[in-house]
Amino acid sequence: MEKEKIDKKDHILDVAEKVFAEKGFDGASTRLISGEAGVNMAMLNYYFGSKEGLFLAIFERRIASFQKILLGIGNDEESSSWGKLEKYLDSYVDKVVNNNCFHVMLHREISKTKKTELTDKITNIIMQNVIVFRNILTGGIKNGEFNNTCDIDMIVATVFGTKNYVVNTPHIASLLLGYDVQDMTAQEELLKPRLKAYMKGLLKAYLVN
Amino acid sequence: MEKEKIDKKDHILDVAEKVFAEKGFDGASTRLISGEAGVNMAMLNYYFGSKEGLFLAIFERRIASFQKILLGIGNDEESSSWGKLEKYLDSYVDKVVNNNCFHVMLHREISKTKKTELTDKITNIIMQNVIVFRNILTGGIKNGEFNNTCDIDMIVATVFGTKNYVVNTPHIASLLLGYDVQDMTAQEELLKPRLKAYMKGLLKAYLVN
DNA sequence: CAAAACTAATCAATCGTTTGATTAGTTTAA
DNA sequence: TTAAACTAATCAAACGATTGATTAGTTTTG
Repeated sequence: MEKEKIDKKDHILDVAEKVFAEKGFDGASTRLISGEAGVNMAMLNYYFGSKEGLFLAIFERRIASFQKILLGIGNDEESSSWGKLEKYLDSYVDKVVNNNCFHVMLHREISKTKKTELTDKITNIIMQNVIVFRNILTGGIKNGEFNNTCDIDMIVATVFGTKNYVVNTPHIASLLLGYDVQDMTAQEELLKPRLKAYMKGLLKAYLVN
Repeated sequence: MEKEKIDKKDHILDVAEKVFAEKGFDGASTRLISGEAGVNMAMLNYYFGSKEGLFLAIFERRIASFQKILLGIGNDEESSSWGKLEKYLDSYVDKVVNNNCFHVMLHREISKTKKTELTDKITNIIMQNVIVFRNILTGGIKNGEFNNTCDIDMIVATVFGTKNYVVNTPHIASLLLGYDVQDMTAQEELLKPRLKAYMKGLLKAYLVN
């Protein structure tokens, strides 16, 4: 059936995303991916053409759902700038922690110094996300809610950078925070609320003074 | 000459650091590294034992010089905790921006979610540096300089994470900050002072209140 | 000369990919 | 209806290329 074919491709993408996050592109062999997914090695090439094709397919799938979420956040006219900021942080932390495997992959790719077609694509997608958050900050300065001596662009780097450090360097973050940040229960009960509360406290101290 | 041997090893380390930063550990072949360095392939094993030995030698060289600076800061009994923190931030930003190739390489390896012998070694090395900074913060809380409601461990993540975001995602950071963060002149005249001033302002607002 | 430094050639292992064969299910045709 | 023709999915096996590492032999150095 058509349905089963799509499910199987999706299953391969799920597994491959995890393995790429674990080992990196070159460190993840097609044998390992197909083995983990429980499919014959040749199926990767049959479905995705090549290893790179599989890699790109992971991005296309996530990016498609990624953009839908973004549009809804910035357009909330009723709440204050601080309210918007809290909303943004909440949904951002949730989304990023839930898809941490993909974000590990993504960040490793945009940390490449050389420009490629893929890094350009990713950069554009991320910048859309950045601009939404940045607009909330500039809006807060214009209406007087936020301190106008703040370095807005650096705050963006702090929010995304702090997230990256906690989510993308799991071994260090686990030692630092005192629990396994890769454990799903810990993520839900400890990491998410702590990260949200901390970021709000940090930004409140810096922005509202 | 003994001098030449050391210089040659150092040259290989320089080249390997750059290639590892561009391609990652698995993506950088020993043939490519030796070719770029202009030495026979077997020399890598002759000097460093193995590819992993070469990789670790890069770390040992950078970490060795960095730890000397760190120890001097932590043991400075005369200055206040805030003074120590400012000192740390200044030397940390300088060091990190200057050696950005190394830090890109470091962060890419440590972002691998699966534990390996290599990630364990890197984690231990990084944690030593993390703890020095962390001790400054806990010291400041104990002597009453810093607000005791602060999330110390998250601040560590913020400092290292903000740095990573600015230094390790050059395409995004350049768009965000308005200048090419990979350009050495811009790094010296714009990026470094801005990053230092911002971090101090951010931490002061959060810690001292 | 003896030890250290260096090289070209070669090793087994693993890589991503391709192959020809087989299965199961659907469509066509008489 | 039923047998033949066709298609997509799947498989084990093998491909040539490349990997990190090692060998045996040569050159350099003190």
